[in-house]
Amino acid sequence: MGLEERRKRERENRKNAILKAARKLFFEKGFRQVTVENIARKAEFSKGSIYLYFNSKEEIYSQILLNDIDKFHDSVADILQGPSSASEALIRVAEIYVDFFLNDRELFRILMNFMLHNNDMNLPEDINNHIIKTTNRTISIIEQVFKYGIEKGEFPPDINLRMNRNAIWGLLNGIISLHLFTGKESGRTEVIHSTIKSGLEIYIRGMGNSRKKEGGVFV
Amino acid sequence: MGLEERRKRERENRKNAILKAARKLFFEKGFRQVTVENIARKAEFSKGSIYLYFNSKEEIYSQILLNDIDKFHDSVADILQGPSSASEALIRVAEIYVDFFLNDRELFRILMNFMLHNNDMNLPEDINNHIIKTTNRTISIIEQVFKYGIEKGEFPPDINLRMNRNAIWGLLNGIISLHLFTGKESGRTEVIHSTIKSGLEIYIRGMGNSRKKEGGVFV
DNA sequence: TGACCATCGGTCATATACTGACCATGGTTC
DNA sequence: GAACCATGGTCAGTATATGACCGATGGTCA
Repeated sequence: MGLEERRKRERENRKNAILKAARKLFFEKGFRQVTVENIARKAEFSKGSIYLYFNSKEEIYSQILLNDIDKFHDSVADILQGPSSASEALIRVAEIYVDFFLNDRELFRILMNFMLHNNDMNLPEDINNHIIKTTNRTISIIEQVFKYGIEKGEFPPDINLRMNRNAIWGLLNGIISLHLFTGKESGRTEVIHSTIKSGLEIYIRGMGNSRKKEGGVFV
Repeated sequence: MGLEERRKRERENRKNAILKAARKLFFEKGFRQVTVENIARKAEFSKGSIYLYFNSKEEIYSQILLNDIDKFHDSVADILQGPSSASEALIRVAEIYVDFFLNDRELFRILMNFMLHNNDMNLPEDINNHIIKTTNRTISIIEQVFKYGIEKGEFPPDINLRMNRNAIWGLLNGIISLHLFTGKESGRTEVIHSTIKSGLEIYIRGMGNSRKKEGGVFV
């Protein structure tokens, strides 16, 4: 209720307004295509004012990334709250994962790029660490689903968690990449969802058979 | 969406925040008991800032009065939208009138004071005019209810509009004054409402009889 | 009554926030 | 490779916000 408090609150509001405007522009056109002047106009500020709240264009971008990554992690983490079966949980995680990145292609590009080039990108140190940490946490969520499946007797008890989770992780990223590559014409969400669903069902069925065959993704 | 526009909008917001804070304080404690510093703190501004938006404490008060008077007028004016009978309309106007001023005693005091001393108060010219204009409009609404009653055959056709409307106007103000005078102990809204309702019913009944008696409020 | 004090409306020098013209640089065109 | 353009970032000028201060007013007490 104080005075200092009000100014702090208003500063926060302005920062958020800038982030919101910038986010929309970045995810519409990509980092390079958006100018600081664009952001300023959309947020109804002058260019100079932007630099009162952020030190650089990169910093704006970084903060958006951090927010989005956290939001993503939260929505995936929710899945583990009482799923009915491991198969369903796996499919649900996959759907959320894909949906999220179809709505935030830029973030997906960044993350893929990050995975491919790791430290080549000139992101600040803390952003780097945050991406790594969050990615690991997300991967571990997939791993937990596998653990849960084993405990329930749904998946074979001797599957290799690390390999399986990586396979699924790769599968999802691959499908999204493919989607981005092939573009809009094949881009309806339902198509992707059903692709993923069938893909995962086949994969899960494969796990059941693999003990006899000694092949596939098992150690 | 422009830049000028944003600043204008924010200025308006701040002005409103100050008015809102001031209104609450004024109607809780009265004009004299509230300091500009009080208003500033409640609105989360410094005292100096208040004077960026208003020229004086009086001006703040004036603007609140104008707003309230308009609001009051609007709510009374709504009554005339399709009432079922003139008697009901009259009671309804009375109830709204009383309710309004029980929630805004300070405004009532101002208006009564204004009616009693007229130009003695040091309110700015435009406020003076506005009060006169709005009061006249409100009184004319009561007059319209009487007209409506005559047209519907509900009231005698030869009643003196001016005298009747003034009588009702006085009745209402008198009841409110009495209430303010006697204070909280007799202050429940229902009591006042029923007082008004009975009073008006008696009054209306009186109108019907007056032709024979040649007395009362008729010419 | 008059000296003293407290309170409060209003002012103003200072501090903070905002703006857009300007600068430096890196890419593009001819 | 020179002339040009686009754009990230800077900074001097302007607008807005702050609170210590001033003068007037009214209450208190000797």
